[in-house]
Amino acid sequence: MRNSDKTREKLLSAATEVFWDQGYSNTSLRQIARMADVDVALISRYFGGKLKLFEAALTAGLYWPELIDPDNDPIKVAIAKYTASSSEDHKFSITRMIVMNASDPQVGDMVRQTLFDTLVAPLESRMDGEHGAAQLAMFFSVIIGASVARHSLLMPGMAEVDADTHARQLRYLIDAALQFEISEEPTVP
Amino acid sequence: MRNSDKTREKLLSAATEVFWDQGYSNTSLRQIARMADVDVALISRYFGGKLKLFEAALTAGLYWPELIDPDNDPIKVAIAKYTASSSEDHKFSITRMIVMNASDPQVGDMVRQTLFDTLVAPLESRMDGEHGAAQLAMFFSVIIGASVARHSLLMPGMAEVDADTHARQLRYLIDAALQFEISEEPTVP
DNA sequence: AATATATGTCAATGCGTGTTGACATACAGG
DNA sequence: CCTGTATGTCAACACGCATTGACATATATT
Repeated sequence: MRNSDKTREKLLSAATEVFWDQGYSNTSLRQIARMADVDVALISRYFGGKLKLFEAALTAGLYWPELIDPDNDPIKVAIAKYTASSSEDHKFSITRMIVMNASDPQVGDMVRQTLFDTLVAPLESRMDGEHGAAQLAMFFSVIIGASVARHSLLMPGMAEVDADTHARQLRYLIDAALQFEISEEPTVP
Repeated sequence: MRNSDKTREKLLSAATEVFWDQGYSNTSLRQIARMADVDVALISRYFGGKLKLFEAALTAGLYWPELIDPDNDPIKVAIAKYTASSSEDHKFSITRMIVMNASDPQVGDMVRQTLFDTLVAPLESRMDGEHGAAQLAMFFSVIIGASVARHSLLMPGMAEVDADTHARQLRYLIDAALQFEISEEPTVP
């Protein structure tokens, strides 16, 4: 049975899994095709090239409707997303996606732009107070840093601890970030 | 005039600059050779291959004797290093080196190992208290996150501010990280 | 059943890469 | 000056990659 929609789906599914795991430049179309059990040539035919396929896989993994739902606290949703992806073997982690594609300018820009549109901007509109932007930036920086330190660098004191302990560390830093207020120049006595 | 030491130096210098800026996989030997105004073949001859050259460039940029000096507060040195590399157009930043090579397993491991040996281990031996390891890990995670958020993601609230403001943000998070203590399970009322 | 279109298969092409070996040339020691 | 070694130059190789076009076969339409 021949079904183009099905093969499109198989390709996108395999691409999503492997792009989110290995990044753009470290995955070949042949690998994706092998995974999906589909001929390589069909990728270019159906998606129009590697970059287009990546774009599709990127947005496919970034569909987070909970974040937009006005009934939810977006910060809590973001934290929940992080801890979930963290326990699931670090799959579908947006921080991983960022880091793994930071070296490629074209792809990196695409990831950053998508992240900004789907995550930063919605959150930004909900922050209030004079230092809202800074607090949000520090919130993100804390999450990214924790992700890299725990999963990439395997920092002792953060990598080997269980998920609950790590969540407590993260929560601590996030609370600090969200309470940030610009301090004046330190007063010299 | 022919001088092998000089060409070695030129190659290592160019390699250091470009590897620390672009990462391993995004740099070609031909680019380095062009920069150093040296034939490509000499790289393999003098350094034994791309990976060996990268290793040399890595350690060349990671020579930080101030960190070992027992008269200095290592945390302060690390902060100074970060802010210095941050203002100098983000050159020779170890956090950038980590992020830019995270996608390549082999190179990533090398970077992580080198970072651990030259930075984490010396600092770890100086941390005291029950939560020293966790505090150190959180210290690193804060620095890495801030670097990525400011220089890669260009997060509003962190990217456009001047160096002093950013230093204050960083300092705030670092202080929080270093004051971390494991909190017990939240008491349910 | 005959034809047209959609889908899949295969091989080839061009590109960039790191690495190697043969050759040329400059320099040093006799 | 002559010779041997160090250094530099050049071309070629083998590899993996994304992409393309020609062809084959299944499905749909008439």
